[in-house]
Amino acid sequence: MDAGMKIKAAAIDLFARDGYAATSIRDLARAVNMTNAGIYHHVTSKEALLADLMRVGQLGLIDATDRLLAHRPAPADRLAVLIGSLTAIHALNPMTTRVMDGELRSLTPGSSARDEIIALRDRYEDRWRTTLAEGADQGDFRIPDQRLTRLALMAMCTGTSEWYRPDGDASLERVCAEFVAIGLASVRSRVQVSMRLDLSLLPDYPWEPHVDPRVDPAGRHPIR
Amino acid sequence: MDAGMKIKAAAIDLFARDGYAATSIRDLARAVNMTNAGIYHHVTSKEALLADLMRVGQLGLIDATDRLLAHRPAPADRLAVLIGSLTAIHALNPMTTRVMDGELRSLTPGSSARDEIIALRDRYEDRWRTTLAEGADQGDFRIPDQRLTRLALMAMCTGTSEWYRPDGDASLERVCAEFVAIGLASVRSRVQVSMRLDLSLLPDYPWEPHVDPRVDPAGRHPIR
DNA sequence: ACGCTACGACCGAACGTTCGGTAGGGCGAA
DNA sequence: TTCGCCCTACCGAACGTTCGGTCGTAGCGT
Repeated sequence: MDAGMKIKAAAIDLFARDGYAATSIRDLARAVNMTNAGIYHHVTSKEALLADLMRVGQLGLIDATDRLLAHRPAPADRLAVLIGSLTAIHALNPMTTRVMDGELRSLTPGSSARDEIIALRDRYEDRWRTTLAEGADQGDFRIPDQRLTRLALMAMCTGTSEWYRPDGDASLERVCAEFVAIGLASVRSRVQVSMRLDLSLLPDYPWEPHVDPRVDPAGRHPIR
Repeated sequence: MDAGMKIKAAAIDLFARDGYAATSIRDLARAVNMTNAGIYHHVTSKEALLADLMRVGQLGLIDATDRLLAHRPAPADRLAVLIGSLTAIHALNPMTTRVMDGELRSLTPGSSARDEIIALRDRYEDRWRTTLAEGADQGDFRIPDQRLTRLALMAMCTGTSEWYRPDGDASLERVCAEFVAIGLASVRSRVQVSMRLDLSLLPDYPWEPHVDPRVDPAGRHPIR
């Protein structure tokens, strides 16, 4: 693996566990066997590194979502895809998604990088907004408050990155199916949906550590 | 208000917005019109201040939950109370709950303070564990995976602190009722429940800023 | 009413350490 | 010889924390 990617992999790991502010360039350097100065050959600044990770992360999420939504006109179908894919992405990429979801505040307010990431986040959430609105307009959903429903369902999906374990008692397919059922119930969907999620269409974050998060040789692991 | 409480109020505000690691003692001092040295007359250390806030927060959550659960033997009733109260507490105390939910990693690993907070968190979650288990044992619930269900429902409730606004389009009562319905549906409860939540039994965090979080005179506000 | 003492509250200045970032050089491969 | 890569050495600033000292005020014996 080239050095730039090794740095990104270590950065995602440290940012997700300890937080961006609590991670120093020297911590990052130690994790990839370099000195702090060596890092700056591959990275323009600490904040640019974070912004890069978040930008690629959001773009991957948007692209994958659009691929999965293609040729699915029915709102119930679309909502099922949104719930299932967001859940699966958070389950399979817990480190990347924790940084994406939780470190927006670490980008300096007013900077172009922050504005860009916020715009990407809003672009993604538009898929949810329009899907819920179309489902309500066409009479497929009955939703008292669309904002409430959207944020509650998204919180349920994104929370997955905090507790899902690949060798836990529930398979990813069952988690996604369960969440889709909950989501369709909470919008009082007339239609029922059986979802087949093509995992190969999900984004691939090359820096995401594909190991059991519970087994951490350094003894540093997420709380739960 | 006495100085110690003013410091705690400013600390909750800053920790919730910027994160513990990104908040300096000097930031905190500026917020209460003191010098950094003056803070240490009221506080033994930055980390002890965080631990104090989290301990009182967790104790208040546990006490309020036990008060609300008293004399409610039926699992469906108990689950409704757990969902409604956790949601309401997060909606009404967004700053305190964000710190409680998100800053555990800022307590140094192995310290007695961290172990204490983790024990309190586990004590609270036991109310959920036993409720789901009893509901399943008595045949009131049908739950394929209790851990999954518990963590998903708790994520939905705690997520409320990230988006709820007191003057939004949905009243707190409706949010809670909606979440209770979702929760009962996701455990396939045989019984239906109409919940009346006594808000006066919820914990009172004296440092929680009781202002509209969207209107921030300093221009610094949560992302959403 | 007075002076003396005690104490809580707070400040200015400094401690040692760590922060993000930079300058310049060494070294191996092409 | 050049270039990519990474090093040692270092910078100014900010960090959490401590220390000595200064206020204002409450209590109290006289």
